[in-house]
Amino acid sequence: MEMIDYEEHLNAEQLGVVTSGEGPILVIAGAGSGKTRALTYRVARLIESGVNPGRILLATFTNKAAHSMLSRVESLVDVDLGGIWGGTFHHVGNRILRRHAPLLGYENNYTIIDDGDSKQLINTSITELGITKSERFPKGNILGAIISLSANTKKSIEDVVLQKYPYFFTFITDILKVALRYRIRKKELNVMDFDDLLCNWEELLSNFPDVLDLYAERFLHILVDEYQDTNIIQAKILDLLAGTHRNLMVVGDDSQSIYSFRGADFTNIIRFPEKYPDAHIFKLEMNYRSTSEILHLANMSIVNNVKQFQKELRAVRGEGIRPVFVPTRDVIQQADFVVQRINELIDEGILYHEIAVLYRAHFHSMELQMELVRRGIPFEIRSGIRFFEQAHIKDVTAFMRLIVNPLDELAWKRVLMLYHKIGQVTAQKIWLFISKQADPLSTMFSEDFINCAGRGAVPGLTRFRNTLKGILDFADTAEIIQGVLASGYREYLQEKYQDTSSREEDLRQLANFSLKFDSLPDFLSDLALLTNITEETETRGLRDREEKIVLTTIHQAKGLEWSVVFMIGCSEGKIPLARALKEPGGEDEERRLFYVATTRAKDQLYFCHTAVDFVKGMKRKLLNPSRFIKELAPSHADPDEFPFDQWVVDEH
DNA sequence: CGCGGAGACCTTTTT
DNA sequence: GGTCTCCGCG
Repeated sequence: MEMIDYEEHLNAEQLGVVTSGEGPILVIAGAGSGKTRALTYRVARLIESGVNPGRILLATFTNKAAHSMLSRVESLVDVDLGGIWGGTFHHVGNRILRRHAPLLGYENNYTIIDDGDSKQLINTSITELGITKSERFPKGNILGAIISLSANTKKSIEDVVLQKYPYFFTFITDILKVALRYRIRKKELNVMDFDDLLCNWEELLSNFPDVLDLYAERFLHILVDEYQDTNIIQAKILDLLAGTHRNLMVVGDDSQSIYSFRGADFTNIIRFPEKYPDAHIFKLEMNYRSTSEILHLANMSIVNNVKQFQKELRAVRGEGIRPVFVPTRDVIQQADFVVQRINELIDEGILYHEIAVLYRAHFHSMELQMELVRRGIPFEIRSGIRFFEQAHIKDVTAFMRLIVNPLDELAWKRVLMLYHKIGQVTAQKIWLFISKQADPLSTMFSEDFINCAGRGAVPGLTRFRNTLKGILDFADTAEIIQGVLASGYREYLQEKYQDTSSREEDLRQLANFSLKFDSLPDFLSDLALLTNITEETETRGLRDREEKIVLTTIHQAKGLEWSVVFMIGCSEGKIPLARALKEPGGEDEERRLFYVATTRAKDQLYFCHTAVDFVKGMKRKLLNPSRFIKELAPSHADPDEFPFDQWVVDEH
């Protein structure tokens, strides 16, 4: 193996991180400081020094991040990393649970359900419990949020309701009943939701010492990126796994903690030194990404948050142009400005992929999307509905789910209701029949099955059986998709949707994507954990990255950078988002979001504000510029002192 | 009992 | 724009 010349690639600070020996390591790193780079090189270094890749665990926030880090390592040390465990906590948890699920009362072939399924399961639990619907009892999605937050924070349901939804506290006994019922139902159906992948994983390690020993011994080195966005369960899992050898390295930036709504707790990173007093602590404060003007603004903004590690980012790069504040009349004019400015930048020689537009919430970008289409600017949206959550993808994968896990009631019902004359009631009847069978898939072919729900359902069930017959022999996902399409689903799509061809194209992509997997269960669980397919494929083929600008939420922009960043919707109510301010600590978290957005830009940064907001039809609402802009520009100060310039938009 | 149409309502962020 | 609910028809 050829040794890496670290000094050629890393600065002194990073080099310290990479070469510090064993034991706990904490890296507090500002934005653009090359923390991921340091982490990547550390993995390479470990392998270079003889550590078997199979004994390394690399936990990241997205799977994509793990992939790109590992392919970088592979190119550095030229070693096959097939054995390494890298991915999100959810992926790793799933991988481990697959092998030990029976200890927790599950089968190994459990399916992973998304929020939609979980909401549905909660709603049916409410009905089954006979809870009165006339009252203002919380709906499935709210209950889902409560249950999920309780799982991720280890707080009781009561506490979560009291703190976040006090007005629902009168229903607390019923809420507890639903939560319990939901848990039981998941086991009955042999399904786990996203939270279970963490909670059950922790339960496995805590309650089964043999299993803990197995993995504590296996993972000799554990490295974690974006540690500020871990929750209490993830931290516990790490503590358990690293308990004996303590080779735990965590990297993060408390100023970039933006996932507390989902249970992330940045006290994990703040308290790491208390928990691991022998930890090597590194602070990376040099910033290699942005101009000093952009960095200056980011620093000025984040000091308004009191609770944080003190750090000040220093720019390595020279001066550039000041960030620009762009007040516009409304979203239409804002879209107009962005498009016009993009065109100018392109004329100046900037490439599309060096430009990004960031926003707080998906719907803030609607008008811009339309304008971009109209003006023929190529763009890619990294937000909105996830690939897997689209109806046609869920329909087709439901067929696969019931083959893998015949207890999967949700999948059965979804598939059955695709057929004519089979709705909720009939599907329930059929499910009652199916669930009593020892081997549901083979009793499909009996006459009893065809007649199990009365006359009306016979044609539908016959067609369903034919489809199933066609696909049961296939282990191959692509063939199953073809089989489903060929046996009537294509016609169903044509009948139901306008955009049939793009949906079929999605299914083709799905088939193509499935080729990477050895087995159906692997494919299904990966799909459930995946945000979107194009994102994954792009990591592999960076060479032919298409030329387009990126539209993304700030959350999804985490860890990324662009030469030019437009941040649209910099108005009170949009950022900080009115709803988010109601949460305790809401303003600080919103300010961290603003900070994350700001530090994505390398050279140019535009904050766009809309003075008028359209709400529901004709009503108009006046908006002020975001407080995060205003606090940088006190009224008594000289405009030359502002960390930004103001743009005057042409009226026409 | 299924289903299509109409209308109301709301839309934070995600593994 | 999507989802949920309600209503009336077959």
